Amino acid sequence: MTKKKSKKELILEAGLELFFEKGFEKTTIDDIINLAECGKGTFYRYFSNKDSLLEELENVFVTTLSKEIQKNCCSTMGLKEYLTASLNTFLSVFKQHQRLGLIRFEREQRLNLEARRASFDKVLPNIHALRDYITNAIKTGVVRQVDPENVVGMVLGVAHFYLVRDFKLGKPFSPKELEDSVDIILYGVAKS
Amino acid sequence: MTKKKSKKELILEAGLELFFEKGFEKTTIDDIINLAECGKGTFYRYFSNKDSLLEELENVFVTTLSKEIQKNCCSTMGLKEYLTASLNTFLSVFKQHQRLGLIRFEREQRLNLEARRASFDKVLPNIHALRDYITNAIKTGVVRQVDPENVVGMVLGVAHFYLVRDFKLGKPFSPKELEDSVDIILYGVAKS
Amino acid sequence: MTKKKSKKELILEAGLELFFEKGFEKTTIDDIINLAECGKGTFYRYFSNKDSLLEELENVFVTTLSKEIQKNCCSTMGLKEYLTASLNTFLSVFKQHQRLGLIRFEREQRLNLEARRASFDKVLPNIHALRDYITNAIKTGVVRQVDPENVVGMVLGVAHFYLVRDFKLGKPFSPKELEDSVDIILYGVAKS
Amino acid sequence: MTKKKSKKELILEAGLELFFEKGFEKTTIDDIINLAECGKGTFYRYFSNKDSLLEELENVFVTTLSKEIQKNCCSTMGLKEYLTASLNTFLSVFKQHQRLGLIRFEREQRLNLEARRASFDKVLPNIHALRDYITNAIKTGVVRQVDPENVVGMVLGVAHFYLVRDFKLGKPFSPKELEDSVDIILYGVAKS
DNA sequence: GATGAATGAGCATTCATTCAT
DNA sequence: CATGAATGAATGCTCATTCAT
Repeated sequence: MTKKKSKKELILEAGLELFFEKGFEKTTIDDIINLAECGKGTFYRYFSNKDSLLEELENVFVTTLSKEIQKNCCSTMGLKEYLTASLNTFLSVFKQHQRLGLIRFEREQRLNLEARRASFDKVLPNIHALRDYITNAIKTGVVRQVDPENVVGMVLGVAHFYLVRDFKLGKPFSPKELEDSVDIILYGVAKS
Repeated sequence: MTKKKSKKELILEAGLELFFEKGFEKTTIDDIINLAECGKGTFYRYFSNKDSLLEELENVFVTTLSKEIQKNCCSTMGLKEYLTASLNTFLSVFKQHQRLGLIRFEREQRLNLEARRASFDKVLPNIHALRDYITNAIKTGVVRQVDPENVVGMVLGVAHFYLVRDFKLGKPFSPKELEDSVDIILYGVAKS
Repeated sequence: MTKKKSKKELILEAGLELFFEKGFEKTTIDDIINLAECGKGTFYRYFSNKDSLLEELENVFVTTLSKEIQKNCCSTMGLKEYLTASLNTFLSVFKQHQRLGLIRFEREQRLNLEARRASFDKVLPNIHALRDYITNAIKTGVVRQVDPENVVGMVLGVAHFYLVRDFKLGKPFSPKELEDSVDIILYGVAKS
Repeated sequence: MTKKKSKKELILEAGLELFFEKGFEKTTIDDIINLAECGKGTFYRYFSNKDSLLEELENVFVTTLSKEIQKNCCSTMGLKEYLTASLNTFLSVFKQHQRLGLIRFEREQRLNLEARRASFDKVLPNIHALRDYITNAIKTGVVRQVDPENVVGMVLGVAHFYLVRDFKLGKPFSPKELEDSVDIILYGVAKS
């Protein structure tokens, strides 16, 4: 029993597809309604303008990321386990919603300076969970005295690198690589 | 003796300023010639179109990055020294040319899938230098058996994180933070 | 026992209100059904299109004017009395239906040249009554040899002036002013 | 040596023609540029939008009216002479610029209540000259004790009537009619 | 070299109208 | 009777680009 998709859903899907494929600016309303197979009026029934379609798409993304972090990264996990879970979650959600993640980034670039900074706040809560874990791990002596933000930066940076590499060079990250990355964060690269 | 700037220079400067401030798409030729205080015809004397102005701006950036890497990161340096130099160079060039760095990224998003991938190649040589160094360091036993690409990713990721944080939250990276980051990459976060 | 207004009445009222407030062209069907609190289909049940709603509103106005002229301006009245009654009736009906009167005018402007001229005929009968009275008054020697049309023009002109002044400057006409106007039409402004 | 009309002049002429012929709302930018034989960009080079074209057309009208009143109606004229001159000027300027006069009126109807009232001020100065003359004529005993505004209203009213009649019924006013109208204003219609 | 008037393809958005429920 | 989702033709406006001076 496949429920017939609503016009709004079709438009959301078409927007995601096209913004990703052609970029936000280069995507026209005509492109969208052609792909969604609906009239132009229908688009404006559900979205007040092109920007608001993007906004709705973005919200889906941020919400998903938030949920997954809460589901996968539990503060009672061990250090290695937690780092792996964090990295995994970031990577899988971004990968799964790869388009949205990248569209988000692009959108920020389109905004003016002021607005760009403001928009950063949406993702911050997801980062805080990781920082809090590390801070606590330092207190309990599991992690040595380092700046927690530094660690957060490293995890995010690694995630970002893998995603870009996957996207640009078509070379996806392997579980082995993830494991190795966590290993490096934990024990460093220097031969003891 | 202040040399009077040529019209072309004025246009390049105006383009950099405006692409950064308003984004490439939202910047009009009129915006540019108003800021550069020249006629519309003059713009088209020096640049065949808006894209080619951006391209010229980009080339300046890539060239600078390349030169700086060659100048600062010498393969005879020690591991810690080399990692620090790499990170430093990435950060300082991006920071110095922050606008261009970010405009570059945006531009890629504007391109279609195909073109986006192609454009990645321009930065690659700069990354290869770092990878080659690590590969060699593994051979000489200074670095333990890890995937060199993993290390490259970590360095780039860290650089990226600091730049975004600086840009978005206005919190610049300190020398201490750089040192700590290298320290983590070398020895990890885990309490031995 | 307040009769619940029918949907059609609600739409007519909303149309009058909005055409006057925003102008015919700027009023949308959505505006109307929102104010009338009914569905879009309901509008089209009672009116075949936006124009026909205006037409129906107009008819109410012309009918009212006609009735009032017949009621108030009797051909057996004396000259002064008749002129006063005519002026009064024009002013009160237009004032009472001020919105419709003004909407009428606007609508004519919207029509093309051809249609505009045709629409004039609707009001003509009301003017004719006055002209006939004057013509007759000349015959009976009450009025001196003047062009009756000239007199009609003067009465209409005065009415028009007061209405516009009231509408634009918020300065309504007083009974004294009406009396004075009739006095001038009867005896002129020159000091005898 | 016929000077070639500038594009802007062509657009102004086309606008006047079309606003009059089809009404402001029904006239499209495409209509205008087709008639003016220029590109759409050219329209927007000279006028920021459709409204501003109308505004410019209006200004020409008000300016002309002002100039003509000053030229033709001198406060040293006798009463009959002045009234005739006033009426003549109103009628000839409106007739000459008939389209603009009527477009002005229409425009006001398009505006919302607030704006409509404000726009009235533009014509007022032209009316004041007449009022001042009458006020003075009462002081000098040439005109009997009447409300000057009443007289102004009558003159404007008569002018309005003749214009509408000309426009709607294609029956233009004759010099004889003008003379008669002034005669009525001076001496009234009643048989003494 | 330098200029800016002229251009028109392209786009977002509006809104009267239809029709299935 | 009543509704409102769906429609798409129509329109105002933008802006990169050309070219005559």
